[in-house]
Amino acid sequence: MQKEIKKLIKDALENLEIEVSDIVLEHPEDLKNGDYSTNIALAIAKSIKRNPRELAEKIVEQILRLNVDKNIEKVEVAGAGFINFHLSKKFFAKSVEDILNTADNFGKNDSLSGKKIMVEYTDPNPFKPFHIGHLMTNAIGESLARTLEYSGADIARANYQGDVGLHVAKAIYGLLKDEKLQDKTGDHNLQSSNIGKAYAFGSDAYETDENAKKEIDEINKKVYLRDDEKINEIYNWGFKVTMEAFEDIYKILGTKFDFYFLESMMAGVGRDIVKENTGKLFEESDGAIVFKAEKYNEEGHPKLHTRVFITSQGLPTYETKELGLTEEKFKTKPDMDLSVVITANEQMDYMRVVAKAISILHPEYKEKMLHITHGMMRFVGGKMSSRKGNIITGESLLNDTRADVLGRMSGRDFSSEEKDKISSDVGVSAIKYSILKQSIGGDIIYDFEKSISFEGDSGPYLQYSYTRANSVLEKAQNENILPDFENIGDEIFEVEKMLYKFPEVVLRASEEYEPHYIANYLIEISRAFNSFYGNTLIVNKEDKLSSYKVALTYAFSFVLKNGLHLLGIKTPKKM
RNA sequence: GCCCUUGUAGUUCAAUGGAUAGAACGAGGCUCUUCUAAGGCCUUGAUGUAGGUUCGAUUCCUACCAAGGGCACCA
Repeated sequence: MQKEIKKLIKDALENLEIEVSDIVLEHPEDLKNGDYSTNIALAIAKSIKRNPRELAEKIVEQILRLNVDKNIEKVEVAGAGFINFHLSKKFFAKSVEDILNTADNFGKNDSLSGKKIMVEYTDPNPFKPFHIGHLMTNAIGESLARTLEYSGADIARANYQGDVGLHVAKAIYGLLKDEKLQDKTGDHNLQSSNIGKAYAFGSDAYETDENAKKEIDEINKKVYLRDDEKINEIYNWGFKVTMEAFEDIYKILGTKFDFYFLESMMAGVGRDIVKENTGKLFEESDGAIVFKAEKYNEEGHPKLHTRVFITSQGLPTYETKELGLTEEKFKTKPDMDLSVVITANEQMDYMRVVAKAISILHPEYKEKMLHITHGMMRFVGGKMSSRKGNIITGESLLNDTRADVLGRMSGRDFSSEEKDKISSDVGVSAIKYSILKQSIGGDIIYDFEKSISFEGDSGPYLQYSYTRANSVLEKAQNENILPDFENIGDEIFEVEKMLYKFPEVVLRASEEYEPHYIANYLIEISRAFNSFYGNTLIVNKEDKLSSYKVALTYAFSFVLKNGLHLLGIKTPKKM
């Protein structure tokens, strides 16, 4: 439709002997101003010395002369010289029919068709709890991965995990000090949570107890060298159960990773690269090997600074491991077009330095790396503790939220399995929506009560809208009212005016790596649908238009389902 | 000190350089003999400061103010 209208404007301008290269056509924010709008008269009025409003009138005159398209109902001049196009009921009915025919595929585009993209996200560390930041990165990463998939990309999901380092030694120290925490009788979640406690204990001891610090440093070396049988045994067990516990969380969240990269494997790869290039790209400084990135500062780009790649102790830093990781990723998928990494904002500056080093070593990777950063999650009230009094981890937030939803469903007539499943899906949706409803760069002020209040602007509101549509459709089936486009009537509902825009929203979210466009769109269209639902009896044998209204409901349910999928949110049929 | 991010209703967030700056929460009122009231309808309020570019700036540029993050052997 956009193309047709642009062509129409272009032809109209040609008739007036005006030439323009680019015509901007947009959806006005307010539906009163039509379905499409162009500012062309405003844009060119000055250069050809004409009054914009008069010029707009002339253009509309030409458009009306040319237009034989039944999809456009009305063209008018408004405001300072905007030309607004109102589409016809016929167009909207046709778009509803298209959605029904496309169904689960509605919203897809081929802008990234054939592109191979790896997205790395989540990155929790074995031996440490799955914290809020991991939850956040996961929600964003999964949504971006799905959105890029909708644009036709071939996505590989990757997870990068710190399987060595001080945090492991701290946990093992805690496990050695309190052997009860090594109890293996419970399931892996219980065992993993004990390891989390051991980590907290060791972490605290490291800060406050000089002897503990020495001991932990000693353990750290042994973990690295793998030369202590007892420690190896604890390590192998701890690694296994914490990784298994993460898998349970991924399952609840709806993520399935294709690749796992371990930090211990990257250290060697990265160190070889640094060593090979020392004296060239890297240089020695105070016993360490560093990259003086400020030498490569460019005008108009963020300023870079020096970073240590190999410490004076000879140990590779995070930067070196990241170097190795990038190398490994491209080795794993040699024909990869883009490697996306998602982390918190705090990693932005040194990732830029690392990216600079890589792009000098591998100019061919330069345009194939993308680092996306997000803000932090902060809690209203400042108390970072969950209901049980512990520090809020990603896991505790997830469990508390699910439990709350379950409580809310107490009066409902569902089996306990159904309740478990639904409360889990709704709880995940409450959290994910809170994260994805705003643009990803900024911090999120998380209000636990609000996220599960389910009013207005929330994931459960969207899911609830879906179940309502679903109930309508069930009833329609029972009464044998099938979608039909014979009688469409004259009235144009607000929800109709929004449905056909879904693919454009998906494309924009995909191009800008911003899932919140989808979240905002879904809220708006759900509101429009709920309003339609509240004011109209959809399934009604007495109503000639009922079949079309059922079709409209089907179209809405497809759009909502596909949109929620892109946010990584499940759509229960009932709740 | 330098660099990055962000400043919008009381609060939490929107707004490809466009029209009367949108929602939600909060507050107040109405609403189930209708397909799930976790809903709908109505009322109420904002662009940090000072300049600049533009027909037009919340958006772009400059300075200032404020918040968060980063700046060599942690990740």
